Amino acid sequence: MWTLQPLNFRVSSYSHHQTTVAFRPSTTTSPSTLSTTNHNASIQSLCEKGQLKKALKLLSHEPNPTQHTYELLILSCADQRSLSDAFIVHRNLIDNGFDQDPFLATKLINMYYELDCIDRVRQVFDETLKKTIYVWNAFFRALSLWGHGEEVLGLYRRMNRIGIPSDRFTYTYVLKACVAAESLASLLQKGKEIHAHVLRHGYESHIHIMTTLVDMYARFGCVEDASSVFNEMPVKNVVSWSAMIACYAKNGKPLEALELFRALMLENCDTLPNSVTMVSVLQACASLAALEQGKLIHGYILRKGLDSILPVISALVTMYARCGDLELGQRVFSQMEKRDVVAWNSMISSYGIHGLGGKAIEVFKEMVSSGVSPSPISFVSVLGACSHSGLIEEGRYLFESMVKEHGITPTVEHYACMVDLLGRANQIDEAAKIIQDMRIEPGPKVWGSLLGSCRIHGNVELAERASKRLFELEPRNAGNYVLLADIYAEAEMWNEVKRVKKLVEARGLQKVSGCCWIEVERKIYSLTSVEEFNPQIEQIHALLIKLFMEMKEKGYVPETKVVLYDLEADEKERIVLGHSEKLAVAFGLIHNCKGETIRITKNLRLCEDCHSFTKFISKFAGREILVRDVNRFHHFKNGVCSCAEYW
DNA sequence: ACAGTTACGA
Repeated sequence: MWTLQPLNFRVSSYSHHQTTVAFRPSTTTSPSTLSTTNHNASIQSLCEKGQLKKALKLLSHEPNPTQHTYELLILSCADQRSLSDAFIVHRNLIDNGFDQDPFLATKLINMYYELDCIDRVRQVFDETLKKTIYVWNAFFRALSLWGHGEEVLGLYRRMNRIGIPSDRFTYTYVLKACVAAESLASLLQKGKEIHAHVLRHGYESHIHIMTTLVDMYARFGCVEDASSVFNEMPVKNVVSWSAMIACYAKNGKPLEALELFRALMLENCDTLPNSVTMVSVLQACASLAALEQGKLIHGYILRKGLDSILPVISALVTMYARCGDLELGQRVFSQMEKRDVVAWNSMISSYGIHGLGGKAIEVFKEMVSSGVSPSPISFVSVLGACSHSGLIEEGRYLFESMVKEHGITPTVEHYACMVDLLGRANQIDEAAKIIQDMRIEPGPKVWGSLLGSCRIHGNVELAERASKRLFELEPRNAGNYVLLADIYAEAEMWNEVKRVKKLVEARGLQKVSGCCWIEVERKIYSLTSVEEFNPQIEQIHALLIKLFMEMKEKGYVPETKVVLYDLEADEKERIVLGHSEKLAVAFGLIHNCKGETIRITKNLRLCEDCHSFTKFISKFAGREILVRDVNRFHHFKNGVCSCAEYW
């Protein structure tokens, strides 16, 4: 293994000289004394052909390598991803007196960034005395992309203090740094400040900087700010459009994303969507479960020849699966010639959300045997699949192999999967033990998983412990309070229910109300329990009441424990009958009379009563019903659900 | 010479 050696022993300082005098190494030989062997041209052409090893061999025989030779060698090392060769080139460059060349320092920083060698990036930056703006920018780029945003902002302040002017590149990296901060503290304010600097320096129509701003606001979830920057851009290109579409798609505004995509198509100018654009558009279709819309987009992708681009294919697989058509996703996946880890992961998680844990594990194994190494996300996907299918032993085994065979250190996400897996299977004590033994701080996801399990198994005592931590970690997440209130209600602890409700009120939180979507003839309809706008609401209610009566006679028992009020039984029945998924089922029955599968999407987890109601109806009405809740799919057929009660 | 947008999970 290579160890980090000190390169030289000069004290580092931040130079503010902005001179552009070309650098000359101290030991240059004049042209007349050049040795007879000059390999520079050969080394350069070997680098360009990717024959790095041969180039290095020649380098050892070349007494006077030039700056350009080193430049190409450095690029080649990054290209070949060879850290050991990088060290050889770097050493050689120092020995030949180029260690203070700011041009090569810039190249070295970029190379070491590519090679993931953070110590060397710092070392080169620190030891280069004449820090040109290029050197600063390269360092900022590496740190920002590595997520050390705060350090960049600190250095930026220092730069301003010693009077080094920023250029357009500096601004893009510093803006990126605002969202790349390691601490949880939001640097939105800082970002807005820099936004002001940018405007003050007359960059308001600079397409790169403005696009970076759109992206920055998008990542902070400030959709309004992003769109106002976008709208004020005098010139836009595909990248700016893509950034804005991605902003909508990622911030729970899929309809707006599709709308903007339509606007882009209608612009009819020379800006055409590219593969990056299409990925975000597919994401929007996936979150809406807009299958028909997604198929149209797929057609467009085929026509534009974007169907061989890996990210696009992965997004297609996910889109089909999340729209409920697993078979189409499978077909797209099976036709892939080359698969990267992301493509495999999308297929694994597709099986997972459809409750086919066995298939997910199979595909996972196929991936490994085809020579693709699993990523941390592969394990999140496959462990999630195990959890959805109740494959406890398999999940345990995979978790262990992740650490021992694949050398992946578990993250909070992995622990959350394990807690979920064990918790659902009513091995709550073991789940709690996992949390106890964690070597990292269990985040909200982990406590959330535990609380969810307590909900399923009615464990009040542990729920109180989990929620106590959860309320500290994310005091403004209303969902957690609702979960705890659910658990109290189920245990008929009405005073505690009231206490939690008061807490929610006191903190001014709004609980997310249930909402369902259903696509009828390529249009998407939304239904909520406080439905007032649907003109057919009376017809829906009438149908529900009719079904309710008939099903009760056949043995359906309403599950009213989910109601958070201490009311009479019939009153509770009335409330659960109004749940949005039941309205959506009835809406589907009314509109989709050809006997096709009814597809519904829900924004929250399915409640117990709706689950058993839909099971009943699938048999009673002889219809297949597919419901996607926040976590997974439920495929109701002939009185049975594909989730086998794991959800 | 250094730049902006994208996929897989919760």
